[in-house]
Amino acid sequence: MTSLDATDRRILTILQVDATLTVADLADRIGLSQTPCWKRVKRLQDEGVITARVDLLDRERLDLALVVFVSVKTNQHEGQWLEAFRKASALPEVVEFYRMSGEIDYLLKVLVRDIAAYDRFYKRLIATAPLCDVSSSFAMEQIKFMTALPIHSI
Amino acid sequence: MTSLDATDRRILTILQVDATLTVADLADRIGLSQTPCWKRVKRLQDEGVITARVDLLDRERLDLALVVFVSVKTNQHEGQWLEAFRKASALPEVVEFYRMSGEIDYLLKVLVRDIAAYDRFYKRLIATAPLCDVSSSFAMEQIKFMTALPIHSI
DNA sequence: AATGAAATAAGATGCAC
DNA sequence: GTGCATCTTATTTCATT
Repeated sequence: MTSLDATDRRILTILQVDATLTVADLADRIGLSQTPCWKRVKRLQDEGVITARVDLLDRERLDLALVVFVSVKTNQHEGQWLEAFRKASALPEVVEFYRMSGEIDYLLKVLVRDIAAYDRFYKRLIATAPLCDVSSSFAMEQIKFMTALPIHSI
Repeated sequence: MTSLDATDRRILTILQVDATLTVADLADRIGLSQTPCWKRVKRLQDEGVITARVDLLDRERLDLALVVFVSVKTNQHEGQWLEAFRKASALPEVVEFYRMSGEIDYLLKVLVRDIAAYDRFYKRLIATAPLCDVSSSFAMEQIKFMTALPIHSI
């Protein structure tokens, strides 16, 4: 668990946007030669700073035009209810799932093809556990979306 | 713009979780030989179904423990206001930004180190344009997070 | 469209310094 | 950290089904 220096951060900043770069190109960009650059990447992977290398897909091309944020309130905070509701995270349409502070108890980000698909999802969702209040907000337009984390350069 | 067959979907399902697989391994998994498998991956990249290959990083290790969802309401729907507010998407802490239907006009997902960092962000946010109502919801626990899209197997 | 083999180019990985 | 050797994989080609 070494701490990350400025060079590590520069490597990460690049790789979280484009992981197709060769080690040689990456090394060039950060002003290192191949070997130390490669060793750093390897270390960042081994230490779990880099958790995965994945392909990102075009949502529209995969027939998932609709992004829905589902706010859930409950009045049942017993362990058993929670255990049941957590199973909602297994629903494939749920891509993000948070327990929240404040008014809303849980927030889900859901990807579906269209309203009809959302309705089918909704029925499965409310079947997982008794929910007090469920509110669905539909995205009309995605203005920004990035998987890259905002790395501060210290 | 060919449509995606079942094999394409199987390839995508795998690659959006692990893009480190060699073509040979990928081909094995889907029961193809290297050449046609490689050609499919290439086509999916060229056609823009695969939009990028990126590294995913550990949020905690990068000192971004706090996930905040910011709901924004406005009473100003003129083009000029909108243009100004859209500039908020340039703030690095904003990783997702949606125009919504219903009660909330805009929803932002924001990643910051802690409450103090969020407060600094918040001041910059409200400086971009006159906002009618801004409500911040903090995530206490991330129960699920995946960049992989829920691909339906038809 | 896919297969198998095979050749070449490119890149990753490891070693000597 | 650098430079180089080696090994692995990607990429292309081709004959075949």
